[in-house]
Amino acid sequence: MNKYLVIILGPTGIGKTSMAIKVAQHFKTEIISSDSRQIYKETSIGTAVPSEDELKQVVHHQIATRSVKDYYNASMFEQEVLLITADLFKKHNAIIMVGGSGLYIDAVCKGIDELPDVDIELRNDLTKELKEKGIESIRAKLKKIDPVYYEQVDLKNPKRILKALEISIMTGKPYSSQLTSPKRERPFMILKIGLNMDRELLYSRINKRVDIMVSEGLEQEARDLYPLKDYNALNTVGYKEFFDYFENKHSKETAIELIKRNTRRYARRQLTWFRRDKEIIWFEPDETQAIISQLENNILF
RNA sequence: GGUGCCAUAGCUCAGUAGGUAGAGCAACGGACUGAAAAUCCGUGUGUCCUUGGUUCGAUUCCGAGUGGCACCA
Repeated sequence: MNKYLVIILGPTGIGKTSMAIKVAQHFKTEIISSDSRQIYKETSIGTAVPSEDELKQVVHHQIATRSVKDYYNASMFEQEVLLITADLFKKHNAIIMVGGSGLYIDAVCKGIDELPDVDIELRNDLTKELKEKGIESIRAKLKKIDPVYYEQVDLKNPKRILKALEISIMTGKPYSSQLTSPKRERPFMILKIGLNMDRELLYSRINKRVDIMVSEGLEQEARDLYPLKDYNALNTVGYKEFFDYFENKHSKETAIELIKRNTRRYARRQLTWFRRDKEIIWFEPDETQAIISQLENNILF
């Protein structure tokens, strides 16, 4: 097998976009984004999608293909990327995938279990129950319908409980019995390149990037999207803080400070996720040549 | 130059009637299979400015030094 998916990953703000472009140009190939928010067409400033200019340099996939109003999830991402790669591998031996959404990356690399897409009405009902009767109520339901999962789930995390309940109710079978931890065979090899740097430097880059987003018009972008604020896709750093400002919950300055803080925390969570993946080969974001050499040594053309 | 006040966590500050210290924010660690930039769990990280003295024992009391602030010259 001589097809390679090269995944460039790392925390937000580290410089993945420009690295991916350099690597893609070197190998004369295309880029797939593995970013759960850049996939939405309305959120370009706040999610730091590549610039017009960058998009011209290399063909990008999975950017601005959906509306924030569309329901989307990691499984759909997996399916779409597999189709895209199948197509691209006809012309290329290596494809670059770049992005920081750990779950999406894992879905492409390892696959996830076949489960039905969520029934929005059911989700709304359960969410309403959670809101009105509290977490105890949905916990009790889960204990009855899937006692196995009840024992292992984080009982303080409503989303986990809701997910298991939704699937169990929809399929009539306990959620836990449908989790088989698949290790899907892929018709290509995977190479993971991680970018990381000194934490303080990363944070100052993040802070600066937020200021740049604001100067590029993030406030207006958020204002335009305010009517859609209840869509999950807008439960996103950079937007929710502005929405609170629009509702006079805090000042604009506070909103900007919170965006910086929440972006920093997001970067930290990304690093926690990636740290346990021992397949990742780590580099500093300025080690372009070392990365290209690493890939040339690994990829058999 | 004189007088007064202050010096404790990364920041703002509390506190210990002498028994090595805590809040908020920030930060750090972790979990995570279809909402994942989401959601959830956990953690004080400290020469209490330095140095003499008193004391069984000083971050705390006293002296000196250093730095900062205010006022007076």
